Amino acid sequence: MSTVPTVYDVANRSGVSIATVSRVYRNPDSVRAQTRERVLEAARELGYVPSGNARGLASRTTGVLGLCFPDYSDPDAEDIDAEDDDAAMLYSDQIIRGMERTARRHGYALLIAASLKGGPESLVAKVAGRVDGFAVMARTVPTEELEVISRRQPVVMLAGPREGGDQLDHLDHVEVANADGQRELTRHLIEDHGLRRLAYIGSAEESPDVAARFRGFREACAAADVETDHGPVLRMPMMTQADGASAVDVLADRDGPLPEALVFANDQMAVGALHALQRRGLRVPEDVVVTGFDGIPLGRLVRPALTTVRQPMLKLGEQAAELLVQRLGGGPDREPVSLMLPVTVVRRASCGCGEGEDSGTQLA
Amino acid sequence: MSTVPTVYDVANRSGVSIATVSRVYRNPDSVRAQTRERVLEAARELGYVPSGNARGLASRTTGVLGLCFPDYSDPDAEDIDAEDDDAAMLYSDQIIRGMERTARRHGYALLIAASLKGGPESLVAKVAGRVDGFAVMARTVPTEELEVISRRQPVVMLAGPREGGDQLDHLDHVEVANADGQRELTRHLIEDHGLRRLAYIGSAEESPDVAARFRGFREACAAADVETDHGPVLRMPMMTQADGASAVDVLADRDGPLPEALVFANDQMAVGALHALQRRGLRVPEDVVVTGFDGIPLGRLVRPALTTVRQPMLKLGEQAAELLVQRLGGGPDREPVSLMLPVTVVRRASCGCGEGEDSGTQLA
DNA sequence: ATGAAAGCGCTAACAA
DNA sequence: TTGTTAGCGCTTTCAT
Repeated sequence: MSTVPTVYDVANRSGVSIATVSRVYRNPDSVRAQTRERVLEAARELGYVPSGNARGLASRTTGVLGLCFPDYSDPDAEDIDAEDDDAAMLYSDQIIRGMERTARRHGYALLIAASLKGGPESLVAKVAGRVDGFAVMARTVPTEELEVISRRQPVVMLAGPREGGDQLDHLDHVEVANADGQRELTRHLIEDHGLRRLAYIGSAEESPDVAARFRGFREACAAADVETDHGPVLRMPMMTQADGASAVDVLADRDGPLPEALVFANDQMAVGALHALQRRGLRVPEDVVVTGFDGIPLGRLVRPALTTVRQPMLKLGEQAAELLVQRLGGGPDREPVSLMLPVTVVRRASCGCGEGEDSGTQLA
Repeated sequence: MSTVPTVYDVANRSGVSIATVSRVYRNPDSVRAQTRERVLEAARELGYVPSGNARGLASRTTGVLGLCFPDYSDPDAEDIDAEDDDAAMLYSDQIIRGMERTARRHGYALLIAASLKGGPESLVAKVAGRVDGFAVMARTVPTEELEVISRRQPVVMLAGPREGGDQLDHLDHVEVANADGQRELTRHLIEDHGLRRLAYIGSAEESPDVAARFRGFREACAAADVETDHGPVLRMPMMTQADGASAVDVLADRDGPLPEALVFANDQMAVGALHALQRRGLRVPEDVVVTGFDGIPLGRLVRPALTTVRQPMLKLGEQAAELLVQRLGGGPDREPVSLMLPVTVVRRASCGCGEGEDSGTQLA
């Protein structure tokens, strides 16, 4: 760990100029084979490794794509995967995988960073300064900051609807058909299962995704002349499993009968609800139907298996990388792109559908 | 995307020196509040974002940890997750997650890069130049290259046994109790299920991990006076699901009865074998017992559920990050650390154990 | 509290 | 083919 060798050291040791050393790494064919060997030999002896920072500074490119996501720490999730790694695969993991894979195919590495919740220094800035372009999961980063950065380098926004007519209009953007999915799932509950007293549990004000889902829910209800409130019946702040369980408690302990169906804005809450209902001796789906949204692996493992809407998170990541690469390579000043990825309604036991294989319907 | 603002632009616009601009970002308290506001204001107007590269160059640190892994493309895996994202979570994903989480806690971001199989430019070099330290999954990188780089910055080797007495002895190193796990699983088959004709399917020469597993297998056999060959009965090159299916074909089509148990060196092959056996009308575990190794999620979803040895991949990633952080912060020239993480034998239906909940035994 | 100036290690013209 | 020479944008003493 003594002193770190640089181009100069290698140049000296091999009797060439630093330019030649540089060439050996960037464009080997532009150097005579014999010279090249001498240089590489010297580099090996010295333990030379080119500094990515210096390279990036000088060439103004990094070969790295970035991904920022929120500090996704559902305490429940922590518990789960302590003993059971696999069930806990979250959104972010799938997105990471999709993005990494695609980035790799294009020769990029991937830098991932989650906002530390106490973190003073702006996350994005840290990432932005080290990559050629990056994706941001919606609401991870203050809009204003994004606006500033996106003047500088390609940014694609993930999974949140484009913020209405805002200043962020010039960003590329990939989202998921939240409303369509929730609408179709709700239609299924109403038409195919004949349910009419549905309760929606979410937290719309915090997330545009959840807002879109609730919109889908209302549309389906309206189409079937089913009454709904203006907003979700219950708003749980974090949408964790614990929140899902609380929702059951609140609903069960108040006057009147339980709704026929609990329509949750995500799977985490739905799973929590399943547990809570079981503890109360209520059967799903006989006594009450439960549905989620997301398609997390856990949803298939719980009993009864959870009916839900599966989001194509892997594709989300892939598309994000693809868009960034396009911007970087081809048209920096092409029109901003906005993609809406289709989701799939997955019917499982918790809505009263058979035990058999999952049955799915894909929706544009 | 016109011109990118720098410290100089911000300095001009706010009427201070570049040093002050720098201070505002690095150490806000060392600047008078009023000045600081002026600078931030100017930065905002200009759309200034500090260049990570320049910063890294000047300060010689990046705040980024790296992870290199092989181009893990099991064609089967691709197929699976096309329709079924969740089952396909691989090793690498878990390691990434563990590492990211721990890195984050220590204020680091994570740079991940998989070797593109045709890739000319050395993967490590690319990563090494951009991070403060990194982890490498065993056999991803030529030993010699690692040796060179590890003189320069902390490197931890993952999941492959330390290459015997080599030049890599000064690297930190985290591995998994492969031999212990396979030994215990094998003992279980022999003692608890009374099996004596066991066939091991792996590919030991390619991977030290598999070698260690086979060693565990032999030890358990020897301890019970069960005969074994010197090497695995079959060596499948890629250890994919297809390979697992082929293994069944080979074993079933040759003379003599099928072994009582097929002990695979990984889950992928075991799952492939399950399918192949089913196609042939053979029942598991009645006609033949099948076991895997790894603990991938898919193993729990197949029928019969797969008995296996679960590796703590998440912890592997966490430990890797932890070791790197320690080296970076504390003792750069402490003795090299070598950790062996415990594994868990997971008994499920494919070995004849009950259908109930998974039963596990953790082994140091 | 702020400024001046010297690098950090590399790439990219432009020469030779 | 190879060498010279400027920077790239920031951090960091050392002054002031």
